Amino acid sequence: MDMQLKQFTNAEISDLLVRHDINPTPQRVVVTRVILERCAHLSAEDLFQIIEQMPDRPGVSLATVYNTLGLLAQKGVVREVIADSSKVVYDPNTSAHHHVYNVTTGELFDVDAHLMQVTGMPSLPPGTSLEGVDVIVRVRTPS
Amino acid sequence: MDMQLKQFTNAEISDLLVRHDINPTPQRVVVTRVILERCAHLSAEDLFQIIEQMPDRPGVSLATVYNTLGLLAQKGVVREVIADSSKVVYDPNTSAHHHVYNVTTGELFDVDAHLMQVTGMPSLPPGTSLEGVDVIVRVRTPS
DNA sequence: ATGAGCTTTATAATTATTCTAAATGGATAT
DNA sequence: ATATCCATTTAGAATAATTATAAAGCTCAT
Repeated sequence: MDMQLKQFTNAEISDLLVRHDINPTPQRVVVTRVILERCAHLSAEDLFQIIEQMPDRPGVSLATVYNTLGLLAQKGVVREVIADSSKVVYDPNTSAHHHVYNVTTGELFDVDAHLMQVTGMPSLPPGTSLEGVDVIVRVRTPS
Repeated sequence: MDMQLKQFTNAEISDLLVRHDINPTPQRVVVTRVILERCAHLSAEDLFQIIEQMPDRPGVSLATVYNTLGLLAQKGVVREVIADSSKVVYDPNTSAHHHVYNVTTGELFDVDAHLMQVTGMPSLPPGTSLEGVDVIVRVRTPS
């Protein structure tokens, strides 16, 4: 009952990596293939476990899965999504506002919600209630 | 050169906690006082270290700082901000889109960026370039 | 004083991730 | 073939933030 929406040949994946300026090693090909074929939000650990059970895989270590995903994200093949977090700060400002976060320096600034707004809120999944809406504008200080 | 915008008495903090339905123990009062007076984005560890150096503090353990901040956030005294993250998933969908995250179940859904948009982007801090804009609608499945 | 119940504490455990240093592998020069 | 180079991969250690646990401490009504 696998929901595999799409299948790719190794050659297709290889081409994709090359087009994104990535050396297509066997490990990178299999990681990329799996995340594209599964077409789901997967963590490094998820991917590692899926790949472990594949019959015809190259040896792929967890470290390589992390490295590869980081590389794929950096090159724009996939997107990194910060969902849950185990790194949290607390903000005494409880009024509605959003944040600008400098990923280089770690600085965090508030932006009033009346300046920056979210339009077109989707209807919530059935049986759920709204917990909050977070907007984070991530910026970088180029080296 | 401390930027203390505001000072509170213990009685004021105590009242605030009671109004938010929190039993105002000495530890909770000092944690709350510090985060409100500093008026900055602080992590549990930040607060713990600040409190450690105060002369007239009650004993406050790191675990209590965590517990207290969690409680304050839950009761709406402060707000939890997910900035950096060490829990990441990868999304093969690189088109512009946002997310609905169910904090109870961990489920994550895409929302097309043409459905939900962010208006009024602030001008970026000088010397920074845009890395991305994340919108996460957090929902909960009530127990 | 005693017991109930909440709170705090020290410490261990967990979890996700990153680091490190050695091993591997494939391409190229000899 | 052989040596060499360099990127990549690897196992395992290290780190960092947080959460869990179980014992000890307070407080307050009896």
